[in-house]
Order: sequence, then C-alpha cells, then structure tokens
Amino acid sequence: MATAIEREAEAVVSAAQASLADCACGCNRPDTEPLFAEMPDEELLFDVADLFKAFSDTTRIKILFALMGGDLSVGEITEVVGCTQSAVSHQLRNLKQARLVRATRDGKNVIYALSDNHVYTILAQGITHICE
Amino acid sequence: MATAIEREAEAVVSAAQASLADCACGCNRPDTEPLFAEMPDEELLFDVADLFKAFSDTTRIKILFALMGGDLSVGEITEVVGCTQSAVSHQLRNLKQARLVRATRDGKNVIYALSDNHVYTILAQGITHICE
DNA sequence: TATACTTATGAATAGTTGTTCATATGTTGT
DNA sequence: ACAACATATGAACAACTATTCATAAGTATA
Repeated sequence: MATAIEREAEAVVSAAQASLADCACGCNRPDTEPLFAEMPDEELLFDVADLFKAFSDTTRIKILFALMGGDLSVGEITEVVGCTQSAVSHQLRNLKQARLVRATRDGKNVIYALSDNHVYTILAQGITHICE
Repeated sequence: MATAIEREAEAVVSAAQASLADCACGCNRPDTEPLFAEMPDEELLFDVADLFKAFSDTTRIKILFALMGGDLSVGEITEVVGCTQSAVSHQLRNLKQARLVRATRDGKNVIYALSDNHVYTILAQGITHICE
C-alpha cells in the first residue's frame, strides 16, 4: 500500500523521466513545461536533501567506494579510509540511517554492505556530472 | 584533451555501469569483484562529495525543483522558495559554483536555468531511492 | 542625474557537522 | 569469570553552513 508521499514521489520521478525522454535536442531544459505545477511536499524535499547529505562527505564517499568492492568489516573499512575507527563507526551510523548500508554481525566483526544498487547509480551520475 | 582525473573518473563510471549491467540477479552487489582495486584519487572523491553537498540543503532543492519547471528570475525563485531574497541569492551562488545552474542577465532581472540534464537524473535517482 | 527596482555581497549569528578521546558494549576463547 | 579483540557511544571542540540584516552594485526609465 503506497503512502501519499510515495505516490507523489513516483509522480515526480516519472514526470522527470518522461520529460527527459521527450527532450532529444540536447537543450538544457525539456520541451514540456511547466513540468511541476507546484512544489512537492515539504517532507519529500527534506528527505531528498537528507539523502544527498549522506553523499556529501569525503569520508562517507570513501566508505561507499570501498563497499562497492565488496562487503567489509569496520576494521577493514577503517584501514581503507585512513581515519579513526571511531570516526568510521560514526559515519557508518549516518550511512545506515540514510539506508545506504546494512550491517550484519559475524562473530566479533560487523560486516557492512551497500543496501542496494541506487548507491552505484547515484555515484555514477555524480561522477559523470563532474566530467560533463 | 582529457585530463588525468577525467580519465580516471570515466574508468570509475564505466566500471560501475558495466558492473550494474553484469548483475541481473537483484542482489545487493555486482558479481565481478573487486570492482575497484584501489580507492580513486583523493581529488575526485572530494569533488564528488562537493557535488552532492549542493543537493544537500532543502532551500537549494527547492530552487532546483522550481527551475525544473522552467527558467526563472531571482525574484520569482524567491516567491516559490519562501525565504529572503538574500538567502536565495546566496544559495544560487553555491549552485552556480557547483555548475548546476547558469545565470543570464535580462534587463534588471537575472534569469537562472539548470545547466544540464544531470540535475534531473540525479534528483530522480534520489527520489527513487527514498521510495525504494 | 535622480529614482525605482532587482540582484549581489559582507558581517554577524545560531545551528549543524565531523573529528578525536575516553570508555562502554558486545563477542570469542581460555 | 576473565582477557583479548571488535565495534559503538557520548562528550568536547573546532570548523563549517545557512540565514538575516543592512547595504552596495547594476539596470531601466523619467
């Protein structure tokens, strides 16, 4: 059962995608307009900002890149990232709250994994933009 | 002429995309691994984090959504966003530095526009993730 | 040039964030 | 139960951010 915000979000996404599909001329803006008659729900805007906030720190980006190579324990992540184990743990907490990673215990270790493929696609989009 | 960082970024992106293409099983991680033998250049990581930082504030998200509906002057954006003109101008400055928007003067007004379609796709990915 | 209008900028401030240190919690093996 | 190891947590602090206010800079018109 989809909530109101989910329905709204789907409408926004499909509108954006349809709009992209419509635009084949390489212009900086789709043909159909106005695309969004009114601003989306304040809550959705906040959640979107919050999601991207999770990608907005170098340490967290490092962690995500590391996990793109495979699931890792906190200790292994700490080695790769190059800061305190405490800092890594704090940031993993943020990433977990943003639902970008999942944690499962394996004995003394806790293994972290990317929670889904959106992380890949969002990161790839970001990198693509940087090199335009 | 591609710079070193651009070549590296392209490699990262194509690896991520190829990896996504390889994975048809719905798992949370691609088949081929390790995907990234080593961490990308520190500069690229910083730039990626910096890009997403531009999407990490509600006011800026509002501005971007507004511009998805068409090019707007600062005054029009201010109406939509619902905070001071000064705040909008400051945030437009940030968005311009992140190369997400472009500004052109039209008489007394300055018209802002999204600089390319990456904004659409990045936002759409974000919204999709929220509703998973 | 003087006025009205639009946008940009600088200073001040309150709120947020990332890091470290010290320590607590949890797990395994003896 | 105890020791050794791995991870999480809380407090403190420095750095950064977003906002507002006041005002400057740019533009059009009388």
